[in-house]
Amino acid sequence: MNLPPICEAFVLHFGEMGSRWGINRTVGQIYAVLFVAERPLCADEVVERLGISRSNVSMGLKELQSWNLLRQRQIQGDRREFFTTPDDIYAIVRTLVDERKKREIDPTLSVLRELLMQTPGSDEDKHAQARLREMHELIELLTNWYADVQKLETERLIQLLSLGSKVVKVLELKDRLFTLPGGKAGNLGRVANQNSND
Amino acid sequence: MNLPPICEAFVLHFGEMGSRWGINRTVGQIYAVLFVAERPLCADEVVERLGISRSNVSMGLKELQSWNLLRQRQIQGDRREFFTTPDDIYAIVRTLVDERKKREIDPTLSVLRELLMQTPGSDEDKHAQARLREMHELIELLTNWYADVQKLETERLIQLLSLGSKVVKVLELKDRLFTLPGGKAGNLGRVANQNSND
DNA sequence: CTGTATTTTCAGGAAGTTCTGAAAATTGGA
DNA sequence: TCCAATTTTCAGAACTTCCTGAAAATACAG
Repeated sequence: MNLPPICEAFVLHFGEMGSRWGINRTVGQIYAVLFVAERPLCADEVVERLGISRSNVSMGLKELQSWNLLRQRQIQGDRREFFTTPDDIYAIVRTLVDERKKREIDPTLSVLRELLMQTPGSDEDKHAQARLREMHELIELLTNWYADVQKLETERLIQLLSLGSKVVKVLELKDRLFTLPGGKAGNLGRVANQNSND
Repeated sequence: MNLPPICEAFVLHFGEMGSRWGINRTVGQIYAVLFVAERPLCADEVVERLGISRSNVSMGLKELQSWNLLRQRQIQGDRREFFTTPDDIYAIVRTLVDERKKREIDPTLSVLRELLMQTPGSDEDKHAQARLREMHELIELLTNWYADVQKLETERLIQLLSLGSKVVKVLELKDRLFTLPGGKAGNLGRVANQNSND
């Protein structure tokens, strides 16, 4: 591996992490190299830095492109393609989550829905459906939250995340302010169930 | 595979999903079987349902235990151990996230911190550090959010998630109410940067 | 066109993982 | 203590994934 020490350490770690998720080590390393590089790199530069075969790099780049994780650029009078990761790291994470959702969550939701439509032929299947229903609800809650929050600009998203659970306090405050004395105890639940059509 | 149709379809899908994440197919299937089962099962019952070897089940259960994902129970006058997944699916997800964080995120954060302490010996390494710093900040933002939100009871967590980005609106409202006319434009940023010591 | 630079594909070998049956270890009752 | 039930371990077979070099495809300048 032909990289300065900090880059190398990062690339090795990132490759290791990649291999724990569905992504293979080498693909992880390729991404890491592009992520820390000062400028777009062509395939041969990646080969040189990682010391792996040209064809392996070609396949890795293909894979990363299929995840929408790369930017490509042509340089004047040069036939080679140059690759980078997006500058904005938030954009990278959004893409990553979107793609994983598309490949893993969406198919799971559709399998769950399909299985919940079927008529159970046994007690075991009936009980299974109850469990699957819980799972379906939870996944929907999480994906709806994500779909909603994902629309925010990064700035606002950061604010919201920084706030963490303190949001709940703000809501309690709101409740206290807007619930008339003698009225029903609080409307957190109601607010929580509105859908985003405002 | 010796399971009623809905269970079987779910188990197959779940195994497939497991194998996309670092978990192997069989381990995923074992978890799925326990998840939909009406009662705790012993190892041999899992063998029978999945049609895999006893030793494979034994290793799979070990693996799941190391993730804290199983409840074990003894039945009076029976030497066998019986396994289930927790009833509360939120508890399952919390455990899953906690464990992945412990195994993947925490080590990554510590590698990043270590690399950020080092003195870069080249321009490339200097630029790499800048990128790693962005990554470190983002991961910290996300993990702090999670650490904070994870403390909430499930009920409140559901409220907060259901609300999604509408929280931002509530915050704007709060701003409008508490910012004196003529005072500074808004304190969203200030609120967002407080730390959870209240 | 032709020739060169570059990228992609792919068969098959290397490396890694998962699974099994047999054997060893553990457990608790008699 | 011994024994039978149960669980765990582990060497190697079976399977999967990954990587390479060679060949094919593509792209474009002259």
